[in-house]
Amino acid sequence: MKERLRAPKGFQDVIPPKTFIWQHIEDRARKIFKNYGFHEIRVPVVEHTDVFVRSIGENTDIVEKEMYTFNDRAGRSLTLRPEGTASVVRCYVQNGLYTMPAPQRYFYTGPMFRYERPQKGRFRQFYQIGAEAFGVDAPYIDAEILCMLNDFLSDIGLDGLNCEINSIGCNKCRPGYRQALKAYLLSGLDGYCEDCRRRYDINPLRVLDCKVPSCIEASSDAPVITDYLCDDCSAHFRKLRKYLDSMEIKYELNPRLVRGLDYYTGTTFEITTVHPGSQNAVVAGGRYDKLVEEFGGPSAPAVGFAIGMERLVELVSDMDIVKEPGPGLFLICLNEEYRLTGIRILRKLRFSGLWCEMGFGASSLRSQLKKADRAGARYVFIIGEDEIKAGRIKYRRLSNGEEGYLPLDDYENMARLISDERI
RNA sequence: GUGAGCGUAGCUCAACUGGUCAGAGCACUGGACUGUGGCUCCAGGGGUUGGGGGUUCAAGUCCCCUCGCUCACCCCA
Repeated sequence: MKERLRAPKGFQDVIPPKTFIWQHIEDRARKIFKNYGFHEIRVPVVEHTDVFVRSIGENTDIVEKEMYTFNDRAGRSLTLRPEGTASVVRCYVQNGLYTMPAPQRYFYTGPMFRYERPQKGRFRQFYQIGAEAFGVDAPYIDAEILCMLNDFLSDIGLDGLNCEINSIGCNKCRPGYRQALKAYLLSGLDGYCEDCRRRYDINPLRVLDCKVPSCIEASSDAPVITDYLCDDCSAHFRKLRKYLDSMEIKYELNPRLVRGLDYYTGTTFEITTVHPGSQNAVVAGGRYDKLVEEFGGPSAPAVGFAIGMERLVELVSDMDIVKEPGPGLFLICLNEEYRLTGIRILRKLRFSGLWCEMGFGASSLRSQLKKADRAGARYVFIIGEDEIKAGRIKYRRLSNGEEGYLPLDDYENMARLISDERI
């Protein structure tokens, strides 16, 4: 046998019935996000490499070793997007969307690419549903976004989720905290793991969410960011919590919640699942009040999030709450000649919006009924010698065996019947 | 990049310490039932046991290499 071709490592097919779950989740997100005034935008999958380097940060793992970067034929450095926010901000600035009344709210969905070692809940091509709100710094919009996420996740029936929030401060207050933290860590640096000693130089805040028990122990009374917030950040965070309380949205404060991307400021949040698997973050997001300026736009605060589709799909699949439907009709023609009548009926019914299938072979009624049953059809129509002679079609409802007849050209009532309406 | 585990039919998996072990279930196709499905029974197709090399009288089983998959670390959705 020839060697079979397979998708590249970390790239996967989504095939039925799984596709049905994807569609369900996307449909619900579209519906609910719309209720909150978010409009869909579609941005390219490829950007100039600089878009990501300047937003995500030069010294992050994503930029340093995870990007699919290549030169096009004219020698430009392009990159398959590793995340969505940078592209959306670029789009916002390029199209002058800041001239529209604030807030401007957008959502997007599509594949992201990172060259990582695949594992459970992590792929090289993975899908995100993301949303971004521009032009408003009021904490109300942070709360609104968390509320929207809450609606969405409970709408698709998920439980076992925790929402954690934090504020990582702004340009004014974070440096002070960073310094205090480094001073604290330095005093006992030998007690930390190798990774943490490395983190100390690169991103000391990361030490706080190390999983090694001894590190957790050693950093247990480290200074917390929330004690170092400036008045503005502190007030913003306090107000956000008030809004969440008022909307009865559950959350936990996690002063150790750090985001990996450089552009975050102020509010950050993460929604994690309690289900097994080490990739437990299903949603993550926060504020990025300076990024629009960095991209050459005006001063425009913003806040957004990204949902990991594969992780969500896995949780929804585990719950077995989405059922795959079957066709409304399975048409059986008992010989090739009757098929000429059959396909005419099929065309009409499909055009009227119904999912209809037909048996292709000239096999026995028995075997075709078996096919109809396995396809999960609601009704079977039979065209055979008796029916053609009498100018009518025989229908059978598979769930209860109820049978009857309709004129061969009475498409309207056929459609009603299949739709389970009264005829 | 680091570490561990695993590759047998389309899918899920059997085959005692190397000795008819190349099998079962599901799925698919057909039949029993010639115009009535779901249940049951029967039959059929489909695998050079991921690939290569080695040890042995004998390898799916042991050793080496390679490719692939999975999980974890790093990091992240």
